[in-house]
Amino acid sequence: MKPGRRYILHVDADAFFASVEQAIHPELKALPVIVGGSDRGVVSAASYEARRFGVHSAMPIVQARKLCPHAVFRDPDFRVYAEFSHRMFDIMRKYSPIVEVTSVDEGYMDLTGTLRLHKAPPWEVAHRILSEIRSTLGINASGGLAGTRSGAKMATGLAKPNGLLYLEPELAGQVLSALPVDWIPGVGKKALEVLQWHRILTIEDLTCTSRELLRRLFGRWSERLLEIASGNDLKIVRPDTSGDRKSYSKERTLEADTRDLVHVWSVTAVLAEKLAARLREDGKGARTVGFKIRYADFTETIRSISLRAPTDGNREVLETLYILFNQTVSRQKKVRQVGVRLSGLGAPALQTNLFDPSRPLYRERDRVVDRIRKRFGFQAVEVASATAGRPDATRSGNNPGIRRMAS
DNA sequence: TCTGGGGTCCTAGGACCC
DNA sequence: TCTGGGGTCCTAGGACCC
Repeated sequence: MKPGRRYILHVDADAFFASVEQAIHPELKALPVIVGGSDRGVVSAASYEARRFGVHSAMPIVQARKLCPHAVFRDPDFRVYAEFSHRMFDIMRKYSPIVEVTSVDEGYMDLTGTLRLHKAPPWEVAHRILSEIRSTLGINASGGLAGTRSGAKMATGLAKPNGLLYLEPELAGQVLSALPVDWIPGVGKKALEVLQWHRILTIEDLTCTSRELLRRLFGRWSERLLEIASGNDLKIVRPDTSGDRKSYSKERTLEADTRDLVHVWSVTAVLAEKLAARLREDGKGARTVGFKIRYADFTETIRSISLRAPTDGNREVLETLYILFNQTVSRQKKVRQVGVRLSGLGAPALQTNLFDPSRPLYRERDRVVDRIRKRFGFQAVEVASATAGRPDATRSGNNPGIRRMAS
């Protein structure tokens, strides 16, 4: 251990959802397990036993069934996964206060200066953390330890599955330079295409490419790209950024493509009511309501309207959504998927309209409905507004009484 | 093969204000 | 009458991540 050196550990659970299923259903251990929703969806996670058959996440379920028909297919249970996730990060926080959660199954922690606390060097501490996750949760996690965030993350990729890799700064450059460019976090399908077209295939190729060319190809992002490629990533680990979320969203793929807009609206309205309930539960309001529609041909449109003040009321959200719905939906094409997004989060306005004293009553009604649904399930109450405001072909969506930003 | 659901961040143009 | 530049907000679209 050298003074002044940073030690960043990236921890990533292996095949997280599938591993949790195997942990809570021991009879699934050593079996191919595939987690994913309906037959119109994709694979959310595949156990390593299933991956041997070529199954991987984001693959259509239909295809996974063909490749591995004897696999155990399970619907995802996100509440259980969230519970395991919390327990994993709680273990990490026992070893360092600087833990950053970047997704349900992975995060970073800063182990610089933990020597005195743990009487052990960082790689030893990293090893203990992974062991504790394994023994207490019954799932495997992999780790990468390096002097930078991106180095740590790429090291995890090399360590998987169920491994730990320490990239010493002196060797990091050598090890990483041979990796393909799409190992760099942020380089996806599109950026990869561009890079490959210019014969920039490895991280080393990237460091040999002129700044000007990269700037032309990727604009401001090129600086970040070069920092990561050359090992000069100075981004630090910031604890607890998960608290300040920016939006809530829900999407649903219909069971079959349809032109039945009454049905499409009722699905949309249910998503909106569930989201608004989450706002109320978290004591938040949203100022921007967004609507997304995807057609059978996979074209999609996303539209949004910002209100004057953040709201958490079903009625206001539904009324705004209703405008968007009527402005957006094409009657020429079959609908495949709809989505709702609430953003521009802030404290909910207590009363948005001084001239409409009935508003507080709606807020009270929303809360009563929330309580009933929490106890008896969502279906227990059908809110009139979800079904009353139906799409109307003869109107352009100018619902009277709707307040919106002057435009 | 036939493509989910939850998010974040970035860009760019137009409106509007100073 | 013709003209500037900067800042901020809104909206749409797209890339990316797990």
